[in-house]
Amino acid sequence: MSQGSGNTPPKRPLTLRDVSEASGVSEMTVSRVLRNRGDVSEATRAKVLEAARELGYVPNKIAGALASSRVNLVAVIIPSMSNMVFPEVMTGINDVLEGTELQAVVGITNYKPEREETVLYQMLSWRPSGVIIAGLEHTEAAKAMMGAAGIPIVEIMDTDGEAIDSAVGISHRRAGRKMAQAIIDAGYKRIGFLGTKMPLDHRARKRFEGFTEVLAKSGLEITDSEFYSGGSALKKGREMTEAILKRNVDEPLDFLYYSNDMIGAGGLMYCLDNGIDVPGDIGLAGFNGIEFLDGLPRKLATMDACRLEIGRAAAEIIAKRVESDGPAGGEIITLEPSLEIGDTLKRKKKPL
Amino acid sequence: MSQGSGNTPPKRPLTLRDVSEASGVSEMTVSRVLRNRGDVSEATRAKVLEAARELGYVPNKIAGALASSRVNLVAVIIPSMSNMVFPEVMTGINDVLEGTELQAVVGITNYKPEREETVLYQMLSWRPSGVIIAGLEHTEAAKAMMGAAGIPIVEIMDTDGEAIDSAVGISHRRAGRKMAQAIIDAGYKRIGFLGTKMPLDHRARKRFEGFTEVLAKSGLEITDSEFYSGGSALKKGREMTEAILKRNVDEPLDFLYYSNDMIGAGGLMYCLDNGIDVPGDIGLAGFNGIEFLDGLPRKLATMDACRLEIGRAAAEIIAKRVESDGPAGGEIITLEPSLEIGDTLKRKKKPL
DNA sequence: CCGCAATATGTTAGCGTTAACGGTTTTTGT
DNA sequence: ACAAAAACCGTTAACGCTAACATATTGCGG
Repeated sequence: MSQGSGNTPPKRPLTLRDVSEASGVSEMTVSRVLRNRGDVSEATRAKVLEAARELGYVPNKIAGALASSRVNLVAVIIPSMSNMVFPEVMTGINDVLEGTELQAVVGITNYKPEREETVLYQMLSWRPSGVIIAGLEHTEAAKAMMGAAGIPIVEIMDTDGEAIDSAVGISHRRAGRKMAQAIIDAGYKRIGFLGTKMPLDHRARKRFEGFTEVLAKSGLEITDSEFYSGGSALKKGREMTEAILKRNVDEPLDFLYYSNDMIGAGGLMYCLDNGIDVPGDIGLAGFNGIEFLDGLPRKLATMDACRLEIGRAAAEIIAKRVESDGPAGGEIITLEPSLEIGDTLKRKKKPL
Repeated sequence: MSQGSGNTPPKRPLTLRDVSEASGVSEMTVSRVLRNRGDVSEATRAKVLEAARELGYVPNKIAGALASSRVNLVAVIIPSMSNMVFPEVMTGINDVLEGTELQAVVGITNYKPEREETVLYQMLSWRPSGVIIAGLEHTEAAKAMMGAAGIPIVEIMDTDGEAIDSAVGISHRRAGRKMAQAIIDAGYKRIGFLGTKMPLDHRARKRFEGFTEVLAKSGLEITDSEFYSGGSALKKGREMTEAILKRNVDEPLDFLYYSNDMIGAGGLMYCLDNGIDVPGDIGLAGFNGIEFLDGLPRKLATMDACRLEIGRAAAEIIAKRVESDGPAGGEIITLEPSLEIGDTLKRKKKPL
C-alpha cells in the first residue's frame, strides 16, 4: 500500500515517460488518460492513474501548451491592487474563470502607460487566450500589439471611447453628468469637488468632465476644489474637507462631490464630528458604491461602478470566445451605474 | 519609414524564423539579440531589433521556457481577494517581483482546502519558479506536492506550525496573547469576542486561542461572543455590537475584541452613535492595522499584521533563491506585529 | 469464420525556443 | 607577422508534450 510521494524526492523532474514506464503503456496513452480525451479502456485508465498518483506526477502545461498551441491563460492588466475596486473586479473575473479551464495572470501598471506597455508585452509573450485590460487609453504600441495579437481583447471599466475589440464598463462621463443632475435637482448651488491628483486616471477625469458639463448647462460651475495623492483615503477625505470648508466660510459651499467613496466617507465623518448638518447644511456624494458605506452613520450618496459585474462580463466574453474559438468579436457592454441617493443628497433645508 | 504593425494582420503567428528571415541572420542570433545574451555585433543587433519591431514580433515564452526549462512564474495561492488583506500582500509581492524577471500568477481558494489542492495542482503544472501560499494548513496531498516540487515554497501569514520549506508571517497565537495581556493590563474584566464564523480560518482561530489562553492565566474568560459570516463587515460590526451589548445589560461588558478591524470599526461607530463612552465605558480592539483606521473619529486599537512586509519578504525569498538557483532553504521569518493602542484601549475610568 | 466497424493503443513528427558546441572571422600581444 | 584569444554567428539536438496518422484488437452480423 505505497502511499505516493513517500518515496525519495526525485532529482530529475518527472515526465510522461516516467508514468508511461511505470504503467507499461505508451506516453500517448498516458497523455490521453490524464486529459480524458480519446478512447482508453477502463483497465488501463486505472493503471495509469494509479501510477501517476504513485509517482506524484504533475503534467507539464508548458510542454502541453507548446504542443497543442492552446494556452489557457487570460492576461489581466490593471492599474493597482490597493484600492478595493480592482480586487473586486478580479473577484468577478475569477468567479467566472473558475468554471472553465482558464487561469488569470495579473499584471499591475501603477497607472503608468509605459509600464502598461511593458506588462502587456510580457503577458502577450505567454500567448494567452485573451486579455482583459483596464481602460481605453493605451500607448500606440500597446494598441498595435493588442490589435495584432489575434486574441479576444476586453477593455474594462470604461466605455467612453474607441475599443480595440470588446469592452465592458460604464460611461464615466454619463456617471458624472447623472450625479451633477441629481445635485442640481436637489437644489444645491455652491459645489466643491474633491478628488485625486492623478492626471492619468482617465476615468476620474471623464467623470469630472461630465459633471462640469451638466453644471455649466445650468449656469453653474465648481466653486472650489481640492486634490490629494497617496495616504489613507479616509483621512485625506477628512483633511481635504476641513480645508475646503475653512477656505469658504464667507460664502459657504452647500455640496461636496468626491471622486471616490473612501474620501467621501472621510468627509462625511468630518462633517458629523463637527456638528455640520448633512445634508441640511451641506450635501455629499462619492463614487463607487463600495460595500462598507452600508455601515456608516449616514449612508453616503454614491454611484455604483458595477465592478463585480464588469469582471464577470469580461471573463465571460473571453470564455465564450475561447470555447467557440471563433474570431467573432466587437462586443460592447455598457452597464448602467445606479445612483444611490443615500442620506446625504436629500433636498436641502428650505427656509420656511 | 514603415511604422511597424501597420501591415496586414498576420494570420500565422510570428516566430523567430520570421524575424530571422526578415533580418537575414539565423534564428539563434535573433534569440540572442532579443534576450541580450551572448555576443552579437552592434550592427546585427540593430538590424534584428528593427526587423522585430517592424513585424511586431513578440517572443514566445512558452517555447522559451520549455527549451531552457526556466519558467519565470511565481504561483501565489491565497484564500480570497475581497478583504483588503490579501490584495495588500499581493501589492508587496508585486513590488518586489517588478524588479525581477518573475511574474506572479494568482490562484484563489475561497478558504476551501480541496479547492486549494486543485489550484495548487494547476499552478504546479506550469512549473513555476516558486510558490507563495497562505497558511500552514494544507491537505496531505497538497503538502506532498509541494514537498516534491523541488522549488522554493513560502508559506505566508502564519508561523505557528510546521513549514514545508520557508515561511514568513506573524504568530497569530502570540498576537492574541499580546492583545489579551494589554487588555488585562488596562484593567478590563468582562470581555466580549466578536469574530467570523469560519472554522477554516486557522489564523483567526489561533488568535482566539492565544487570547483565551492568556485570559485564563489571569482567571478570566470570554464573557460572551458573537459570530457572523458574509455581508458588509462594517455593518455587521454594528449589528453584532448592538446584539452583544443588549444581551449583557445587567452585567455590562467592558471590552470588545474583534477578529478584524472592519467589524471593529463598525462596532466603534455603533458605540459613538449611541453615546457610549469609548474607552471609558467600554474598550475596543481589532486586528490587522488596516490603513483607513487613521480616518476614524477615534483610532481603534489594533495589531498590525505586517501584510505588505510579508508579501515583500516572501517574494524576496523566492527571488533570491531563483537567482542563486541554489536549493538552500528553510528560512523562517517571524515578523513582530506591533500593538497599536490607539484611542480605544486606554486604562478605563477608575471611580475616584 | 470473414470482413468491417468500433475500440484501444502505438508511432512519428513537430510546437518555437534555447543549450551546447563548432566554425569563422577579427583583435590582440609580442 | 603569427599564435592565441576574443568576438561573432551558425548547426544540431533537445525540452515534454500532443495532433495526426498508423496499427492492433475486439465484437458482431451474416
